[in-house]
Amino acid sequence: MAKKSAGKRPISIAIAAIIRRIPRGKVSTYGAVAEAAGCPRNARHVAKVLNQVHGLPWQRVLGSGGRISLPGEYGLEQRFLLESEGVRFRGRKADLKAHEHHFE
DNA sequence: AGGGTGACGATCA
DNA sequence: ATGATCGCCACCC
Repeated sequence: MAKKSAGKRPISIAIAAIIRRIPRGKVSTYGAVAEAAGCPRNARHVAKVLNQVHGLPWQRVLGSGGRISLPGEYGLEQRFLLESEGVRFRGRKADLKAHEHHFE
């Protein structure tokens, strides 16, 4: 019998797909990615996916308001990478007004 | 089946 | 502004 070919689709897959759509020089937030992926109250899961799925533009996902959530050296790396892409920061926050990506 | 996890978010002091 | 606390929820073992 034909089972559903894909079996169950963990939200993680949708989340990873969403993150892959963020173009260079743009950023998004955990909450926005979660919402675009269909689980609006699960921003925390986005973080987990970023940690487990390799090959994603991880540096383009920020905390609410454009804050860097990743602690320690990785946080510094993230900021460096983003600024290299042209993302401007204001204090500790990225300028979402100018660089937030809007998923269609 | 149940409990722990997590790069969160909103709220409060 | 910053730091602590609480609520949320799919996923993993």
